[in-house]
Amino acid sequence: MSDLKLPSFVSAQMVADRAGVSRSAVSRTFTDGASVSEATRRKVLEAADALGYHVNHLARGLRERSNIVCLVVADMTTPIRARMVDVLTRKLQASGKITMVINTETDTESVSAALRQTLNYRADATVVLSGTPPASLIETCLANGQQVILINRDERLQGSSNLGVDNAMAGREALFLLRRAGCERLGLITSNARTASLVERETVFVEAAAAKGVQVVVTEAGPTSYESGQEAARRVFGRSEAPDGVFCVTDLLALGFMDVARQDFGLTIPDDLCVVGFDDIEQAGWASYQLTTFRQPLNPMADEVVDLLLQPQRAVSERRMIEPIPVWRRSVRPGKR
Amino acid sequence: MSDLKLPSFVSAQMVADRAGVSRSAVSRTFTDGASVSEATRRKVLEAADALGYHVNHLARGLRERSNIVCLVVADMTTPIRARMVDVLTRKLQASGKITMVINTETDTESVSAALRQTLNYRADATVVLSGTPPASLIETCLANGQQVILINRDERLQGSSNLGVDNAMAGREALFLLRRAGCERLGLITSNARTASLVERETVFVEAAAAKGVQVVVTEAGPTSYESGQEAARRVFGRSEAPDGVFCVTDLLALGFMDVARQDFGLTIPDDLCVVGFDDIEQAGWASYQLTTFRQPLNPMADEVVDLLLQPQRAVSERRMIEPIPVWRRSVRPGKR
DNA sequence: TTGAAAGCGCTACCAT
DNA sequence: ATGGTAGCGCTTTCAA
Repeated sequence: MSDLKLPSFVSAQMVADRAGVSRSAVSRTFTDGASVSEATRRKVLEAADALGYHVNHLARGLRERSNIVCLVVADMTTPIRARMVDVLTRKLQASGKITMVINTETDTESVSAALRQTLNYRADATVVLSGTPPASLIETCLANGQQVILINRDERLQGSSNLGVDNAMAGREALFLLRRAGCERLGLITSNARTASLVERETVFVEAAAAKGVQVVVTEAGPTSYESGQEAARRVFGRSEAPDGVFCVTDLLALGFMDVARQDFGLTIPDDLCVVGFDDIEQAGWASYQLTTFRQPLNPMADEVVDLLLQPQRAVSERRMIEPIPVWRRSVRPGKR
Repeated sequence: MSDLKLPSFVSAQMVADRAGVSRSAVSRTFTDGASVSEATRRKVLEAADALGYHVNHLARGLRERSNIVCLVVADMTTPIRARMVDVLTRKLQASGKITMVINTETDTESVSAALRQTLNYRADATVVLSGTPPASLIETCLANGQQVILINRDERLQGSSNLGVDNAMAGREALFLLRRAGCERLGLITSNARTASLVERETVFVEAAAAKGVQVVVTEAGPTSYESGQEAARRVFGRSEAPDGVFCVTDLLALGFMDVARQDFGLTIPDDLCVVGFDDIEQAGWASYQLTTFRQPLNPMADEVVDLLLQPQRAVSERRMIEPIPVWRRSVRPGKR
């Protein structure tokens, strides 16, 4: 179909012609620290401006690094993911990179396809926020001189940099909070995503509780979403021996859980029920929720990513752990009832 | 600093060498509908696999279209924006494009910088979700053969494609809903962003009300956010003659407004106060809010974008308007009190 | 300071 | 079906 690429992009050659200089001069004008006389420089800039010329970074990327960073992510609409993408794109841009977003599913095949795209576009680095890429493919990325940074993924593959929050700390701390509030029947709400992060929050919480001699009822009600939180609450409070303190491995789950607990079962928070979440999404701070939770320190995490990018030698097989920050609000009693 | 680009990307030449064929053969193996014998094809694929070769799309983009689409967006963490980015990246990918996200501020200078980036990377098209680019720059993009698609921007620049929801309809309909519910003192809550969309929702609502002989109190309390909605409620209910029906030009504003109205002023919704929003973000459907609102039909919008991309000739100066979909929930009484 | 020329990795064209 | 070659737009090296 009409392949008449009518007005094509303007090239350095066109600028050179119009300015009456060599195309080298044009190139030099646009590369920092090259030697051009003020006169030619002005002529070039003028011509470039008139023509609407912009340096072709694709062609530039043929010789050196492309300055492209790929973000592999799923569930972008989730508040925590949206935030991650936001801070990452922002900080990457600030350090002179441009971000390609690959919106993927979490299954291995989709993630693999995403990684291959990453290679196709000669990205300097790939940042994986979702799913777990097969080791062999990571190998390939590395062999191609690409950096691979895994966030909250836990698979500590050889050569890839791993970065994540301390889930164990959150699990332990959540237990402490609930017990101090005098909760006696503990529950844990999780999703069927079963990512390393979620599983770790769960197991640490459950084991820490077991160490204190208290048992935890674990409920898993679907994907990581508000609706699953609702569903979990319906199940949990539909039975006898309902919990009076729960740790939801995600804020979104916690919010749905709270809504059903209050509206369908008439519970008052934190009097009848204490809830702890994880992530500190914006909604957790809304007046209707005031959820006590753990904040993922996204800015420090993004800084770390940029840092890794700027110092590739540091990147090799490094694992950085960042402490989540407890955020006290009103869904947990400060002391015993 | 160590510029030792150790293991560089593997090129077609390397594959050719290993497979014992010409580099043309390699190229052909990876282009659809080229003629290669099954034997060479196998040899090439084997070598490519062993080496971890991936076609360089950057180099490919030197001759033909790059298949890159740039998304210029601000406020990415806002639920509605996050959704937009999500559906757009998803649909663009499905049609063989790759998305570059440029996270920008809404001021003209930032948006201009974003558009220039777009040009630098030879994007086939630029989709602007936030801010209003200067006409001259759009001109430049078009002159370079790039498509420019403006979403909910209203500036109908020559040659750019415009796409947006029918804000006027929402303004009119919101008024109808509130009056039918028997609301007598109407309010409109907006932000200081003053984008074309927001302004249109406001003016249509206010003028339609005036036509019915009722006056509207307009409150503008800051940026488009939950907090501004809260602030607006504090102002509005702090005065005598508080409204009993409000149209918030954005769901986020509506949610903050509702929380303060209920918790700080003891109002019951929809008995004492009816609220209408716009966007239909996920949170609007949460049990705590059940907000009656207008849905932005994001999927159809994204489809339209893709369609425009695939048929560039259609794109010229076209304006497509999409109807928002009223979503009935419980923040407005179905009839008079 | 400047221009010519090589080469980055690729695809398309042209012979074979 | 295959290999050689030109050329996409750029930066860099080399002479002048």
